[in-house]
Amino acid sequence: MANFIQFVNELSKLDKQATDELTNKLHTKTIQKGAYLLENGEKCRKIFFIDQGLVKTYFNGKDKAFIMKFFPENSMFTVLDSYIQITVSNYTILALETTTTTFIYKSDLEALCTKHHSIETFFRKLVSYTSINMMKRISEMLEENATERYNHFLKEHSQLLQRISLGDLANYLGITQVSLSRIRAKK
Amino acid sequence: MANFIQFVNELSKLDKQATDELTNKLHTKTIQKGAYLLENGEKCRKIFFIDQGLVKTYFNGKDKAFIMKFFPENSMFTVLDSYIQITVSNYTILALETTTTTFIYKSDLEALCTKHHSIETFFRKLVSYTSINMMKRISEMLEENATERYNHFLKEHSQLLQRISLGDLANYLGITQVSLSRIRAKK
DNA sequence: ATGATTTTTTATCATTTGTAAAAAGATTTG
DNA sequence: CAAATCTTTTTACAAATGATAAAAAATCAT
Repeated sequence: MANFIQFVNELSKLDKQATDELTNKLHTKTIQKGAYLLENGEKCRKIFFIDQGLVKTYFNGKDKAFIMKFFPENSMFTVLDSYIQITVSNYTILALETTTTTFIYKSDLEALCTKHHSIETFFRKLVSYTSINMMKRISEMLEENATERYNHFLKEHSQLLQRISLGDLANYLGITQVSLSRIRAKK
Repeated sequence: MANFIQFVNELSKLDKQATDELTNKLHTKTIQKGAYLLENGEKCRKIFFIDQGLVKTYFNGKDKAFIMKFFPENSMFTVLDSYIQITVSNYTILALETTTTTFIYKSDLEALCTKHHSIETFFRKLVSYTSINMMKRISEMLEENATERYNHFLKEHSQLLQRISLGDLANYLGITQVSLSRIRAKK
């Protein structure tokens, strides 16, 4: 709860009135490892903040699943296409660890955006930074080979390495587990 | 000019006052094929709308360049990291055809965003859709092999195929020109 | 039109990555 | 503790892609 508000304020300072109204609309929920925050086929009507724990977002491809991203504590995110376009999501959000999340419903946030310009500004910035991160991911996928992407991940997310399986990491990197094992063996 | 405003209104309806003030801040410029809209090392202080023509955005990797995206007429875009974070850009915007663009300066847009809630909403939506498109690109890069990505591009951007070189297309797809030629030969 | 330049294709070989199956290691559970 | 399950590594072979070079085709400039 408090951390959600802190995260927002670090991105875009809110006045007291907006802060209070936002705080009133927050919910908190803890789910067990292996449980879903969003199941395949649902519409994503929430923006999540991870207080504690770790989740992954993934989509089901033709014959296997692909991991879009891992979100550890202190991350704020949603399934953007489903959230914005109010469509059924191809994505699933799964807890890799027992996870506590603070979230707000889209309907509430939209109302707050309309009422408080500062909250709309926050939301714009949130989406902007999400977009910048995706841009980086695309450029990495274009420029770097599998070994470089692995090393890059190590450098940027060394703490996560202990918390996710190598199968999931390989999937995120866009290679097979066997290929990742080979890369690791070479060092 | 008119098309810029139309694009904005299709994303998020503006009231007359906001429309007028926005219109007053627009600039138009035509650049020749091969000229730059943004040079490497500049800060991107504008949001562009392509009235006519075609540009590509690319960044210089270690020993070659990589194309982020093509923008034909009726596209609105910026170099997001540079724009948002006011940093020197790794990206270059190059005209692949003689191109007419209508643009607005960040400083002007920010002022308008502060004044008109509806303009901030438009901007939020613009960034949201940009983000959704990047999300799609990432999932395609994860799920599809080179042949599938090529076919996907054909399906989604068949008109562009006549206007860009196969070298540029291969680069965008993340493969070599030779590899693309092989894929095309197989059909 | 013609010569120069750029783009695209073809061919060869090296490297990377994928697939499948088995083995080894780690973790969970009764 | 031991069986069962899950994860990771290893091996062998196949397929895809990259690098390089050269030829062919297309485009551009004069």
